[in-house]
Amino acid sequence: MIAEKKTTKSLILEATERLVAENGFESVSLRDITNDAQVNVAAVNYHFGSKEKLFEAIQCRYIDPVNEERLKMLEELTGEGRVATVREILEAFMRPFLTVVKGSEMSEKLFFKLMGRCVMDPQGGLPEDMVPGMKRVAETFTKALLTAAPNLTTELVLWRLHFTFGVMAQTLLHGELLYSLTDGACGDPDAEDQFQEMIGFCEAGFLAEKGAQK
Amino acid sequence: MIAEKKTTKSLILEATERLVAENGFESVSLRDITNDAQVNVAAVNYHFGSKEKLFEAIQCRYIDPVNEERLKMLEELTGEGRVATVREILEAFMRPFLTVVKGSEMSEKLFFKLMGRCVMDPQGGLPEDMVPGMKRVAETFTKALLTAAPNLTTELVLWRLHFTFGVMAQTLLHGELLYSLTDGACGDPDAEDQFQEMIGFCEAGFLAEKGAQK
DNA sequence: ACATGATTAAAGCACTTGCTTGAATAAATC
DNA sequence: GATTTATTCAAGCAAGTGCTTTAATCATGT
Repeated sequence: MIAEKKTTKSLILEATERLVAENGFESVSLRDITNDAQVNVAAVNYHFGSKEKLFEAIQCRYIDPVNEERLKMLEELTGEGRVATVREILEAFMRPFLTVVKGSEMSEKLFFKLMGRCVMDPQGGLPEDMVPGMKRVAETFTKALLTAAPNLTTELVLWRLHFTFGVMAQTLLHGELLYSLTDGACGDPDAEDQFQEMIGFCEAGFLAEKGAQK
Repeated sequence: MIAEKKTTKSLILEATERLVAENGFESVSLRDITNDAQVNVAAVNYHFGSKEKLFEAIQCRYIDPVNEERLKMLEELTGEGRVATVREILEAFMRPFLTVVKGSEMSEKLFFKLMGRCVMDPQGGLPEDMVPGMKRVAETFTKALLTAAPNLTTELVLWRLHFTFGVMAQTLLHGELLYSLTDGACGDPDAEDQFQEMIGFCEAGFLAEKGAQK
């Protein structure tokens, strides 16, 4: 569990998560946060040091667990000489979003949006102390994918992982946009369905030949 | 050609494009713009009415031509009963970014970032008068893709188009991030190569069976 | 040369920004 | 109960925000 008691600090974190998920990092002010959390303005600087550090805390709070879960799932797939499929590896890459949100108190919709913000608008780049973790994930998954699809080159895997990131971020952030843009014609699949579609799409992309001429 | 004379109005537009591409809509202030453009603050409100309308102008300035070019390319592919492949349709969807940037004075890198911003952080949603155009593109391409891949359902095509958007936005916006995160291991392919990889990835995703179980 | 409308410029307005201050309060330690 | 220590509060500061106002400048046609 991540949030238990309604301390001032946790009130600030929760309000920030809500506001950032809905409006993005750049549009949320200290007053927005402290009003929403029913807390004094000075409390943010007292507990977090600065607005920027508060935002870094927000970014680490769920992404770190997601990355841990990713590595754990991957280890279970590939440890002790086991061989994993591309699909299984992609699942290890994406499913942690679903499992971590279950352990939090946030609604799925809000959590996904917040994660999308972290991936797409990381306030002034990724927080410095998240970079090693992200690199580790990228490297470990790249290696696993290269083993699972030995016909691919490292560069190709990196690019396709990058594309996969895009699919994920878009789905996390803008699930609603598609709904409104198509007047609901896209249906209203639940998170697990969307998740399977995402994986299916990216799996096929990964298994394609280079350049994939028709 | 889009920009010819160094009028105050065009200076403002160019400075705004540069700053927004680099920093995102939310972080750019009127003073940032007018300092960079070497014009008076009041000029923005005189020529555009408000900051918001300036941003709308920025968003329309290249996306409208991109959407026109998309429809034109698609029409050439599917007009008069011709039958197009999924790959050709996806190319009609994406290549306009490459052709429109060639006709502008902006560098590729800046243009792609700006387009990424427009897609990912559209300042307070899409400008109202762009929505019909976007809907038209979505509908036309959905229809074409359904014809090219008759085994897919409308919902599936919409979702996969959505995923394709994500791949595109991520590549436009964060090409550099991948480079730095992998210490250059992703190589440094030119725009056309990246473009072919993007299309290959999305084509394979589109051609996958629903859910794409291994 | 003059008048007309379009454009630019300097100053400022009301408001918001992140952050700090110094006093008041609550909690913990002795 | 007294004394630290941790936390909360109201107030305010300097800088920045979008935008307006009023006067000056420019280009134009007569």
